[in-house]
Amino acid sequence: MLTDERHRIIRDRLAAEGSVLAGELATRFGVSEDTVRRDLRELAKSGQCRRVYGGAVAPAPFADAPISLRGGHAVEEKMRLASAAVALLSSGQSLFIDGGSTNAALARAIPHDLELTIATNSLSVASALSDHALVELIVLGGRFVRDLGTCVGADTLAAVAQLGADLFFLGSCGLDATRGVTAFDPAEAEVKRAMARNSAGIVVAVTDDKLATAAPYRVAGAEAIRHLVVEKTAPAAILADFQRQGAEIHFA
Amino acid sequence: MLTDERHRIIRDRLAAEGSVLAGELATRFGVSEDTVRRDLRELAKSGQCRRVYGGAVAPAPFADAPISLRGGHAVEEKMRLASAAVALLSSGQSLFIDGGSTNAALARAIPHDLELTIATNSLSVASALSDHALVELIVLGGRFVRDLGTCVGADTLAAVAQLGADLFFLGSCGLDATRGVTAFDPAEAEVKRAMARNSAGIVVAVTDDKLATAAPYRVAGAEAIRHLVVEKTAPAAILADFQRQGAEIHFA
DNA sequence: GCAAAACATGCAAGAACGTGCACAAACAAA
DNA sequence: TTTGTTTGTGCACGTTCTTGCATGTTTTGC
Repeated sequence: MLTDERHRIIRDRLAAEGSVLAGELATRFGVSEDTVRRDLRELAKSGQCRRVYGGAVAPAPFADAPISLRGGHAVEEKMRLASAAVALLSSGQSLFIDGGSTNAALARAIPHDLELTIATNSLSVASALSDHALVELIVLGGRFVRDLGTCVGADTLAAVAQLGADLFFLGSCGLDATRGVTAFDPAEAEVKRAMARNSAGIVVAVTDDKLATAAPYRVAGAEAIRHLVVEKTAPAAILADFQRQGAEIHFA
Repeated sequence: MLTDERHRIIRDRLAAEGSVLAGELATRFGVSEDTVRRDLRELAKSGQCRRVYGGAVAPAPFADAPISLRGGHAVEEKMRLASAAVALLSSGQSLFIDGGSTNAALARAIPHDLELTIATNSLSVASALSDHALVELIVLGGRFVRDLGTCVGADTLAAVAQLGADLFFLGSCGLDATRGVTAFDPAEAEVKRAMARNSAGIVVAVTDDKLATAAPYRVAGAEAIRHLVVEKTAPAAILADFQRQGAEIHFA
């Protein structure tokens, strides 16, 4: 059996079942477990699987995967959030849209008959907008970070600095009434801050699981949020805190 | 047994089963393994299979699902060109890749185990590379032109100016031995020129229908082409013109 | 904290490989 | 026919790659 053939079968099984066991593959292929471990190590090195004790699992999906769903099963919620957020748009506006699966859903939900100028550092957002004939699309380039699906770094910041927008759709990692909007990555947070600085208003759309949580890097205070789009199941107490600080609440 | 007949059988078996073993073919044909290896080497050189330890497998682009190719009808030809062009790559290189469907096919054909630095202004190329874990991807942002699928303009030019590359995979609109490489859009041509200026070598891969044609805007002279990847059916007379000007010809 | 399983690493045997060379057959020119 | 050339093939050589095993380490479950 060819090494390449083993790799192919492992990939197939990962795609189909999400995980593989080293021992099981060894007997199936008729080779030693050492060989299987070498295979898995190699696949993991090129990002085609993630190594775990006892075998391997499918890699974390990102960017423009089948339906670019990072959160997995929260897809429907995100699409509902996106539909609600789209109601804030009208022709002639200019927007910043950064990364995250909610923003990817938003981009797909934008009607084709709106005339907008949109700047984004997210590949999946840009791809989703590439067939919107009336959208003037500006890609904010830079070093592409695979885990985020966005571009960050000095080049990205410089590009943002040259632009201004009416609304900034901020993909949020954590959202807390006292700590505000927070992100997991420092470079990502820096880009978000730059976009926030150059925008007249900030829109944050989050699923319930991100409410009242915080990540290490601060992006903007809660008082900077103009529109907050949440699920209908969001706790009223938390929403009240944001409302007190000037946010307008929209239910999906 | 005729050499050509062996090649045909190998191709058939590759199409049917996806892989072949050198030893097995040797006994089946009644020839030495050396001869089989020579056959496989030859087929691999023309992109009809991919050589692996122990035998060969069907070429990469055909193995996985071909999804969003805009090119329409010449898809297979472009995939073959891409397979042949990939042979020019080796780990550690840095590349410019611009737009066009051939380059999109190329990006998809790049093996996952190559460690490359790639800068591109094409959305589809960037998307195709977003799951290559070992590729350092730099997105060249700017105003997105829907018809081209690429970013152009001052911002793009500025981003290109900061970079250098070993090879530039130039998506060509027209290719002529006297007029060189030409493009339909002036802004696009300007970006291509900038990439050409900052690259040590230029690679052009074109289908037959673009050979000996020219578009309005000049990108680079024929003498600037280091590698020219063409179909096997390309007219020898035209190729000779390019070869005389220093281009190395590669057949898909 | 302990035993078992899973793991990474080094190593050696063998398989597969590329290359150069010799030989034979096919072919073209003299 | 004879001679020279080309092409395809097999063999010998040294090289590279894969693989299983032995070793010691890390992780897991109890």
